[in-house]
Amino acid sequence: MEKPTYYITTPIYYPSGKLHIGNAYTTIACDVTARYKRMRGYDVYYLTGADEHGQKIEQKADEMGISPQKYVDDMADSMKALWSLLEITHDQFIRTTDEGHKIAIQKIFDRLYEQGDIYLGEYEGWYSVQDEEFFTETQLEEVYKDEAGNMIGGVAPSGHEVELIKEESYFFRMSKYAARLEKYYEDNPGFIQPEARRNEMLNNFIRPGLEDLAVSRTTFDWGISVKSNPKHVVYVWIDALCNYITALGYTSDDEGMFERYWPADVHMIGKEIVRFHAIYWPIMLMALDLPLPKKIVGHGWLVMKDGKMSKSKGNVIYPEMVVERYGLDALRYYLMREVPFGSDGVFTPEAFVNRTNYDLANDLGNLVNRTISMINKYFEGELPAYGGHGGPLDENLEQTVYDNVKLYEEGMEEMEFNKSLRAVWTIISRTNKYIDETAPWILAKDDSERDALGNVMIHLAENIRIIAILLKPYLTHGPEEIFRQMNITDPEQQTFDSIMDYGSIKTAGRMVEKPKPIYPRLDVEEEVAHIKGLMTPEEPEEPASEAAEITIDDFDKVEMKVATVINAEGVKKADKLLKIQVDLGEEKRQIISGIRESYEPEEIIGKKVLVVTNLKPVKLKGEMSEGMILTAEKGKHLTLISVPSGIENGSIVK
RNA sequence: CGCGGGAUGGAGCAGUUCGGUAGCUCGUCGGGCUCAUAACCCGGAGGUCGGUGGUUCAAAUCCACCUCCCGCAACCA
Repeated sequence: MEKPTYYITTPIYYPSGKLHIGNAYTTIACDVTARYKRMRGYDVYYLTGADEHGQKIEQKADEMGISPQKYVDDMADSMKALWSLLEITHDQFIRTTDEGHKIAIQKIFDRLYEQGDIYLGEYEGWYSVQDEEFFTETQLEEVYKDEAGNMIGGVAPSGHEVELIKEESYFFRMSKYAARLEKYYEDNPGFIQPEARRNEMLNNFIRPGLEDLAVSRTTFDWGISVKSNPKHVVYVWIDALCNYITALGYTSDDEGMFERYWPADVHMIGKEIVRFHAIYWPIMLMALDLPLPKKIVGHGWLVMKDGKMSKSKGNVIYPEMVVERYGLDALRYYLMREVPFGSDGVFTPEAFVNRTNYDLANDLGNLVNRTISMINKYFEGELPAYGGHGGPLDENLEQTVYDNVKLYEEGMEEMEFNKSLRAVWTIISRTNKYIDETAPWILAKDDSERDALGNVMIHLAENIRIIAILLKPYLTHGPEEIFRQMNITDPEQQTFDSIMDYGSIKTAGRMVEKPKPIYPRLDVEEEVAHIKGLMTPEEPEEPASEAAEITIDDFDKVEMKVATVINAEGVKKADKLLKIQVDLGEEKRQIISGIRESYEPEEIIGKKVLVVTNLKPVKLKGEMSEGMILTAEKGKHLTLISVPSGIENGSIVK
């Protein structure tokens, strides 16, 4: 009988910077699944790779004074190095700069154009050059309007100005397939995991109506050119998403792999790109008349205590640092254990060190250690034969194993890794408890209890063997070390199927004489301090200290005065803005200020503040703003610069 | 009324589909054991399950309204 196939993918990562622990999370999650499925007899194909085109790459390479190709080559090497450090067992690493991929993309693009799913049109929108991104009016932080209310400019959330750009572009007719997609969702309830995301897609994007998607660009060159119109470059949508099929040789001379593995069993992705995978990708496949992937899993993030990881917050943790000091098992275990399915997990140094200690060192490592020690002490390292269960205790122990193996399998199927791991640890705890219940050190004192003692040892050893097998997909070192120390060399003894035959454990001879702890215990204080040290903030990209030098003349151009806030209210449809009236002594003015996240309107009325009075007036969300109120900024929190109440309004500040 | 998620002992979470003794990990207090990596095992204390109202013999769980937090809204897993 032919093995069933299993095709699993990670997203292809964009190499505009170093990969962080989140990318590692996705990739490890897939690796765990891939290893598990292989263990269960599947013909697994595991794909990961790099998305190497786009303007940002072009810019990065330019900054470094190297060609884009050289830049992505280097980045691809470093990605591969990371995956090899994490012992990822992918079958292919696809790069969008691979020759085969490029040719396939051109064929796909042409075909979609020829059959009318793609047409040539004009894209007009507000574009920020620095962000390399188009924005809709509602996305902008600030919108400038002329007297007639027409938009004349704005500021992107990044703070960069946007300009109106018209660009010839190819468009994909998304709306044509919307109804079919909605039907597909209905017919395939498990398609998007977790399910809540499906509703998000339907309510937010599909039902309001899908806009045609711009699928080409003329503003940069680093990409795959459109064959029939080379001034266009295929934009990320088609280029990147199609990697899942081009990697298998779709449209090439040999589609054997494609026929074997497509459709994918799982696209594992982060929750932020669910949309592209749940909407655009299925629609493209429909247009190509191909079957859709069976499942799209949008996992949660590993976040820090103070929110999302970011370099400027200085809470980024890199996988290399963790592996170097704590080993790969600790990293893989922590990630799979701490991030629950569908929602976010929190990384704290304390939690990391504690988990490693409690679970790996104390519960698992110590169990292995004490068991081998006893078998050495009482039986010279020779494992006695299994003679069935010797009573209700044994029966209960074996039942716990079976029950939890079941839970483990469920967790694996549903990609609820922490559920699977919890099940394994239930077995571990139960086994530790079994030692207390049977008290082998007492049995050892009585020669007539020799068989009973042997029975206890065989149960311990068998449980540990099973635990090691179950952990193989997760931990790449511990289980092997367990087999080595227990001298279990027969590969048959390390298969998942052998679990079902409880008591079948065989060793190749004596166990190691002096067991070596497989996971050393960490010093909590020391290691927490160490990790925190690794997380110290990097220099922010545009630190205040690096502001360009100005002369006193420049400074003199700024006019600042003392004023009292006489009224304040929120600006409608703006979360961050307050409309503030100030008294500047001889005049009153209205100022729009972005401090709403830090201040309620009522609490600032009556305060003395500093105002820049000769700033060019602007309209923000339709309201005139004639000046700026000075604030001190720390992270997200803003504090008004307060002025002693005795100072008169209108006083000039120098 | 943009959409979605959440609120459960000190911390982090499960339980809510199909109402019926509130569970787990960590912390804390006490006990046990000595095979083991100062580890392992047992027990106690600690919760009016965000609020209000409703349905019911019975609500963390169903219904209505409200409060507060957090994500997302064209490319950071």
